[in-house]
Amino acid sequence: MENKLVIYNTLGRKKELFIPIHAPHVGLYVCGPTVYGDAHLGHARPAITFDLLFRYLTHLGYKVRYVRNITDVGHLENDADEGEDKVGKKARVEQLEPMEVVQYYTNRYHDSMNALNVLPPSIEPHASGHIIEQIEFVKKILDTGLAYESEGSIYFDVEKYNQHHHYGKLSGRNIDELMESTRSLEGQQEKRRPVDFALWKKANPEHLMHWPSPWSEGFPGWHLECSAMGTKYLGETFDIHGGGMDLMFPHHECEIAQSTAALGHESVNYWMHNNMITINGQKMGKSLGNFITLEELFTGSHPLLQQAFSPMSIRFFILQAHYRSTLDFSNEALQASSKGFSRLMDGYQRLQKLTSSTSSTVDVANLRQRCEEAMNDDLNSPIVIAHLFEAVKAINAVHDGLATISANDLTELKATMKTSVEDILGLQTEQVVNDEKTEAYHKAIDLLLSLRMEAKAKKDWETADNIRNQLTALGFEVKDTKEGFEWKL
RNA sequence: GGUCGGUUGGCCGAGUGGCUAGGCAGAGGUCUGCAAAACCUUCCACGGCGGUUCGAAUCCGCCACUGACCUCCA
Repeated sequence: MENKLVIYNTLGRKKELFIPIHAPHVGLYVCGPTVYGDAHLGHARPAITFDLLFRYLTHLGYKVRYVRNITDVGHLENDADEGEDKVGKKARVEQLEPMEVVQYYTNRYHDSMNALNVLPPSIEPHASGHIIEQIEFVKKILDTGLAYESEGSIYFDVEKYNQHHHYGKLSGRNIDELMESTRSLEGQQEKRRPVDFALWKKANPEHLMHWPSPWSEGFPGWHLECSAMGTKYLGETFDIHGGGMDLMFPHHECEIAQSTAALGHESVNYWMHNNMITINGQKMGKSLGNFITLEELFTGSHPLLQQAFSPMSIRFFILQAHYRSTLDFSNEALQASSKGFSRLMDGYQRLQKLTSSTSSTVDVANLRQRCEEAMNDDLNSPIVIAHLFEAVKAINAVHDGLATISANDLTELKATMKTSVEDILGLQTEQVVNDEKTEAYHKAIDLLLSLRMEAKAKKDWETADNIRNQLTALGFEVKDTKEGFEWKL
């Protein structure tokens, strides 16, 4: 299978032609959420970025196995090796079983992803469900002598590893500098060096989640789950590993070290990292406390928000920026996206009703090609969207009778728009509910507006305006057209 | 302090050594009973200083500002 998809590989820091190991199969692993709190706007970025990749690879004809994990154990609160387990802490504070916390936030994460039209991954493994695999992984590393036991815990020997491999190749870190600058924290006497990281941690008595292992009753280190589960489901070598830029170091660097140590070779060909969403120029994140959850965005219930923003406008907002750029949040920016999204989708819907002529005065021939070229260039969704707006311009011109389109062009345009808008960008018209009640309600509004048309025909402007004004006050948008009227809520 | 990035018009945000990004907002116009929508036209730009070049916002250097990572973070 041939393709012209070029993606930016963090390893090497340049764009590379994407060549899968076993075409038409593609293995894709993305770091998923730690389920101890609601997903915020920042979580939407990798989800949508790699959903875009997943969709596009699928569009190109690849059979993609997309693994996105749920981190429900081993992710510690403060220092990577010393703090409290995030899920465990939440469970203790709320007096719940840890798995209740996990289930609750996993469900809510799924709800949010659903709303954003993020396709579910092929496999969504839980770290807690792969303790055995992780223990086996630790054993392999111990066998190579690149890890050591200390008081029931196992640590990765970074310095020893670095003698034959390059620890820091992904993030551009220099180990000597790391040795100097890594903070020495209390309770780290077990480690030989501060740069060493935990593969297995012996659990304190108050620790809620722990499993038996050859070394101690304990739990796996955070970096381990991705190595173990990636290997299990995608093989010793797979195509793409993705995640947020903030995970590059230490998380992904440690993954490379673990996999290289255990398997004897690197396991990932392409590393992809999405950039951060910022708010007032600063990263939106848990630690800064400046995050807005997706639910708050959907409902508008956050002091910083001037209004609610629909899931699709959030998706559109994210797709309007390239995934490797920072994206700055503001009400103004989101409102602009929201309006732009409406314009795009109005045009898309209008397209379905267009009638063709014998010839075209609009040029839509290259749209498909130009959209693919943009996607092939490291998933340049903003360019795709710019092309789609050009198409909307043409659609509107035809709609207004200022241009014509041939039957062939119309068919092609419809197909291209569907592919780009729905299949690749994953945008959909919102609130498509088709039950009897909705139908009745639509008919009722149509009836009201028909009465208004009659009043207009009699030049009874007072009645006509009255109906329109009252509907507008209720939040409807009423438009008169040549044929009659259009409305939407 | 170290590593890596960014600095584009009122806002968000692409891109390229010479040719319109796009969206939102603003201005004028067409259409309309009035609106709305749509369409047309239009304003506003590439941090500063040097250098390379016939030509640089795009390449190089210096400076300024700013961000991310170096501790959990998508």
